[in-house]
Amino acid sequence: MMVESASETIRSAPSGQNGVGSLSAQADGSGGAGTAGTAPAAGRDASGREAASGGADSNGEMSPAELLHFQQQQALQVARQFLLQQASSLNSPGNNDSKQSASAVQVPVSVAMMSQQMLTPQQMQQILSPPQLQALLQQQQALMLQQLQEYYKKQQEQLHLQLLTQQQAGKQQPKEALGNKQLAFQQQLLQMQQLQQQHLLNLQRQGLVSLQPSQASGPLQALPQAAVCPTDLPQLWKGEGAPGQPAEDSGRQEGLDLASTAVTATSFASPPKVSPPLSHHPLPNGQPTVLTSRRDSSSHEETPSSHPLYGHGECKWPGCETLCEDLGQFIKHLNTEHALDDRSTAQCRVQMQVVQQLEIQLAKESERLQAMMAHLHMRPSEPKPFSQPVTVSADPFPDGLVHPPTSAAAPVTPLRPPGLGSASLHGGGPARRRSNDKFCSPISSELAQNHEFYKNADVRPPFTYASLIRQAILETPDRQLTLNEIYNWFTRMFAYFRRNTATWKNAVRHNLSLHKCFVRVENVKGAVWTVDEREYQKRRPPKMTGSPTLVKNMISGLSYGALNASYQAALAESSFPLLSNPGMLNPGSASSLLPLSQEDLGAPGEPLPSNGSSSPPRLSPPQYSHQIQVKEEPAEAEDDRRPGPPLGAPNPSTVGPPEDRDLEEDLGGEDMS
DNA sequence: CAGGCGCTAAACACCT
DNA sequence: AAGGTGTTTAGCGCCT
Repeated sequence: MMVESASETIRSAPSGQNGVGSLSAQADGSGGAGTAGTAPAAGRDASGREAASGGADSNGEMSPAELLHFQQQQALQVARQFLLQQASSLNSPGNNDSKQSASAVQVPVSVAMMSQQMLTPQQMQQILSPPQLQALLQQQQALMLQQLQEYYKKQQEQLHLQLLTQQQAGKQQPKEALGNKQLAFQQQLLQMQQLQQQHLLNLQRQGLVSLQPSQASGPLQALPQAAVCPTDLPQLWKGEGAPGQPAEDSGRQEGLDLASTAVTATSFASPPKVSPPLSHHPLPNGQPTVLTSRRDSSSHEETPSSHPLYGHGECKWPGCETLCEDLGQFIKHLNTEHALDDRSTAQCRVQMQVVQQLEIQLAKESERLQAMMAHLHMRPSEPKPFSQPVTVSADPFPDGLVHPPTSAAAPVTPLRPPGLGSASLHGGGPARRRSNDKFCSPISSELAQNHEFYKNADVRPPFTYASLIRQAILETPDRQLTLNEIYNWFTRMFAYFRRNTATWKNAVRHNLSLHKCFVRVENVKGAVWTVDEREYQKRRPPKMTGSPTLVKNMISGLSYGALNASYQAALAESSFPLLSNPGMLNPGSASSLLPLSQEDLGAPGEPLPSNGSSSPPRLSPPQYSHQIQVKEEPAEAEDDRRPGPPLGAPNPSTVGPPEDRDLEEDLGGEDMS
């Protein structure tokens, strides 16, 4: 159902192939990623069997992957909406919900405007830089949080209500029959509460849920006060069905669990910014009425006589709006209309699923957000929740990619230096944008900075295949990889390539063959690919003085100024490690890394976005030029991989474009084949 | 507008 | 025969 709306925007393309059609760029590029239902993504996911794509997603069931896609899609859509809101609210200082105020999104209004209906999620990704996306997601997160809270609350209320109802009804029913149903309910409730708990944890991790010092101590501590609730439940069960139950044991256990989880849920129920705990009155059923401010919850006042499912004179049971004059009548109605039967159970289940869906999505987005924030070194508006003994590892990369393949789900790690990688500059560019990346974004530093981001976010990296391949190869000690290893590197480093498998492999092969800079070397155990830096450099346009696009991008970025500084810093920081970390390199490989950074830093693209304006293109620190600087031109044009000067002695003579040194270096040290 | 670049798709050959 | 690896060609979009 929702899927359609999500993918709809993007669709319109032949689906399966996206081919080269008008959409290709977008749909394919970043698209593949987020495009939930879009066939391209889904199809390819099946890897190899893209054929299967077609309308696979239209099947009732979604695979986890599809679901994720879908969720992401939705997230982006939500983000889009937020953009609009943001844009409109930009005018009115008095922002609404305090939630985001602090971390007010910094998104160009223009973007927001554009995002209206015309942008597809993919485009959004392209247009928005990681930080911006992050901001959006943050907002989105807030919204979801809100929604979830409402859902959770509702859900709980309903479940509790049902429990009560059953309790009452149960007295007139054979206990045995009731037992099972209650158990089922209990399980549902438990499930939901677990979700809540999980969710809460996620939020806490991110700091989206602000725990008051007092609360911070832990939800569990709130037990005493909220005890009513937790303890109530078990009692309910005990008093009612538990005894004499076939599954009494398990039932009891669950009851206990429930107790704990319920507490958590309770604390969770209180919104991040909940005003003073004024109304922590537990409801008869143990449900604290904290969210009285919310539309829905507003209905059930603190009146002890009120009922969570009763408000504004009508029954709040999902899909039921029966009017009830008073509570008594309502209770009656409840017992008759919403007794414990299949229908009610089904409704509960549906509600559960809704909650679950949201929870999943939120969890995922949370994770992503966390990764993004960690990476960007940003904090939502809170003390970083993901406080880990941050030992900013030198650099994720220098280590020659020995990182354990963190699953996409793996929580993010250390924070990277503030700087938003160049990514922010080049329109967040999926493939299409690469041209920019080429010039303004040092792939290695960008990668280093957004390592986690790309690793976990299904976003197409803004680098060309060639540069990625090169990066992969150069990262290895001996600067050579087999095709398969290259594949592995791609999948290991980029979530995007984990998902969208099919085509990119072909592209990789294509690039390897096509570009002279990639040299195939027969090896003992087969063929390996190496990089001919000289060729690589050759193929890049010499210079690019302030490309219009770049400037444009730069300007469009809101926090451009601020970022500028951080970017540089980050860039420098991230680059150094590479250079100064020869530790793990073998003699020969030492040079291998250099090229990377150099190219990145000084590469022709020099026009580092940020630098462009404020600092010299080559913000390269002294060391940089020193360590690596090499001679300018490919001294001799002769063969590409000419055994350059003995690696040891790069010609200090010319300081040509930094780029060139690579070649040199590479050649020399590489002496490949 | 032309040319270059990068991407995807696809056909084909070769090898294991 | 199937699958992986390489090579080529073609068409398209974007950028300069």
